[in-house]
Amino acid sequence: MASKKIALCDLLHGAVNEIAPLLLGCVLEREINGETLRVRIVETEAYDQTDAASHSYKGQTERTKVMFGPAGYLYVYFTYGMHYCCNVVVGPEGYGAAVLIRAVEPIDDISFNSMQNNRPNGVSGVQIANGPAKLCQALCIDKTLNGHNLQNAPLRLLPDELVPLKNIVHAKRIGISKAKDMPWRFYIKGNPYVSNV
DNA sequence: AGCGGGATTTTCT
DNA sequence: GAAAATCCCGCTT
Repeated sequence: MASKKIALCDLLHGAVNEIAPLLLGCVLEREINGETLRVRIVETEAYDQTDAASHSYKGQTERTKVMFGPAGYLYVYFTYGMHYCCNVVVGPEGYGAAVLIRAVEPIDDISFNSMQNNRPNGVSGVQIANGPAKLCQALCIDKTLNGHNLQNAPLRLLPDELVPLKNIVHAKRIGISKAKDMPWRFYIKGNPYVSNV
C-alpha cells in the first residue's frame, strides 16, 4: 500500500462547501474517439439549494433534477446560448447541491494536444481549459452527459492526491449576479490554469 | 491591462 | 419576454 486511496462515494459525503475544496487535485478521465484524456481539477465552486445563486434555489425543475439526485453524477447545463458547464452532484438524494468545475489542467501531452484540437481558432496554452465552458468544450462534454454516473466510462472522476489546505485559496465566486459574496470558490494556489486570478 | 458589447438558445416568469 | 454559474473580440488607456 503505497498511498491511501479515497473512494469517490466517501469523498462526496458532506456539505457542498466542504467537498468543493476536496475535489481539487482529483482526476477526470474522459474517453473520446479512442483516446483517454486525463486532467486534474484545479478550480471549483460550490452551489446548494440554500444559495440564491444556485440553479437549485427555486426548487426542482426539469433542468435541475439531476442536482437533486444522488451524489457522484454529472449535472451539465447549457447557458448563454452557446456554452455548456459541468458540475459534480453532491449531498443526499433530494437535496439540490453540486460543485461547478471551473478549471482543469491536462496531465500529459496527449491530453493537452487533443484538448487544444477540440478548441476553435487556435486557442492555446492555459486558455484551453481555464474556464467552466472552455473545459467542457476541450473535453467534449455536452448535454448527452447530463445525469452520467462518474464511476463509469466515458467520463470518470478519480480521487487522487489530496491538495494540502495551505495550497488552497478560498475566494468569492465569479460570473454570478446573486449572492456574490459567498466565499465558495476554491482553487490551487499558483496553478496557471486557474481562471480570473 | 481593462472595459464593453455581441453571440445565441434554453429555461423560467 | 428577459435573464443567464460565459467567452471572445475590438477598442481605449
